[in-house]
Amino acid sequence: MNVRARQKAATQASILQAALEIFSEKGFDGASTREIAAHAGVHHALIKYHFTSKDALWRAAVTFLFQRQAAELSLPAPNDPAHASYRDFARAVIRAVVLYSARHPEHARLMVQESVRDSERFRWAADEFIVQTRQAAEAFILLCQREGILPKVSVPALAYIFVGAAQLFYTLAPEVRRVWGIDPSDPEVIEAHAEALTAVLVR
Amino acid sequence: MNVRARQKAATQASILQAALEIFSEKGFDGASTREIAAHAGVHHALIKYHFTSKDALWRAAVTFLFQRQAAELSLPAPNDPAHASYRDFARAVIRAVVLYSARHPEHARLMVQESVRDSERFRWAADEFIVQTRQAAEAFILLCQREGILPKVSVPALAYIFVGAAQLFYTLAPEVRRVWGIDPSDPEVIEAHAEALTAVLVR
DNA sequence: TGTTACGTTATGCATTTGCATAATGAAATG
DNA sequence: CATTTCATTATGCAAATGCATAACGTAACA
Repeated sequence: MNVRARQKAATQASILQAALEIFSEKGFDGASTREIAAHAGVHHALIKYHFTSKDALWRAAVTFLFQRQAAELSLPAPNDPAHASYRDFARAVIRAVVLYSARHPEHARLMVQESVRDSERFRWAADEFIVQTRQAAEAFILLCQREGILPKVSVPALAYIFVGAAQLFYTLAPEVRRVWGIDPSDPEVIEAHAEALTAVLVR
Repeated sequence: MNVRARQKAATQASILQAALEIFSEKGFDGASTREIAAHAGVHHALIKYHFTSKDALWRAAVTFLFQRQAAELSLPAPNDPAHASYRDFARAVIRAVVLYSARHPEHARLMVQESVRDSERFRWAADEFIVQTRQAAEAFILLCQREGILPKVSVPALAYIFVGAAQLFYTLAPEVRRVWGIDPSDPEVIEAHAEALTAVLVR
């Protein structure tokens, strides 16, 4: 790779990284491209050059989030010999989701900022990515219900119960720190949360 | 109350109502006072006149939310004769929290927008209001643990599991509608969610 | 080594923003 | 009925915003 190509990739990466941070903390309207550029340490005109527009940058950030999620959150198959039982499999899935939420809290933050209202941007993300997440969540819940691990109640409700219970602790990390005096980025705290969620969900 | 006082109260109420909606959907930075004024159907200069500044308007909105919550979410006492058992009491609390989250989704939306980062505004809200919520949540969880209703795991984790599981379904109502094809404002759907959460939490 | 390609920077512009100040007009008051 | 009070409106302003355009400088290449 060239010097120029390397530099170009580095610039794009730093812009994307800054975009994730600012968008996730302030939402699309609250974030300014100049603030993102300053945070990335580049000239603001480079955002237009590399990402065309603020809207396109936001979509690039969302695409990055879901691609990384797909890569990192490769859930093990239910019949994987690594699991002694479906119950163990369910525990592994819950733990994996909690660890992902803890590792990348900006994912849930950025999405929740946009999913509280029905914008064009939100609809694009929903159709492009969230629909797939629904499939996985639904399949997992149905399996757990069949095996008697989860109660046989509303599947959509269970889906948001699961996800909400897994991510709010990290989405609201500043609140957890200030009001409860504990740090949701501490590995031990994360383990305790995963254990708690497993105890609540797996019967 | 004379004509002027009545009109003044009506103006303030409509501004506050609009502020709740715009702040909860766009966050503090993303919301503009002119948009709030337009949404309330009043001249934008009235916001400064009645609420001094954008920041003060935000704090008035948050104050309103928590005061209304305190009024509407008056949790029944554990030893109230209306409850046959602590288990029934726990079910009543869970149902009440779910119904409140469904009735006023803007509360969680507005707070989550500000609680994802450690701003001065957030710290004020945390110290002024959220600390009290913590007390109630902690007491409720400890009671449930003593009675064998909830597993004896991390209390802060359980608190965010409970709240996250109760409110995400309504915070992300547009997502639920688009991706799952159901309406989180439908009373039957709300009942199903309350039932699901109760089934998951109460053992 | 001279030229080109292209990542980067400088600058401009119309619009939006929060806030300030002065003007207005009708209800309240005596 | 004259006057005052005060909720409301009109207008201004500096700063910030997204985006456009042109200049710049150096790595890449023939």
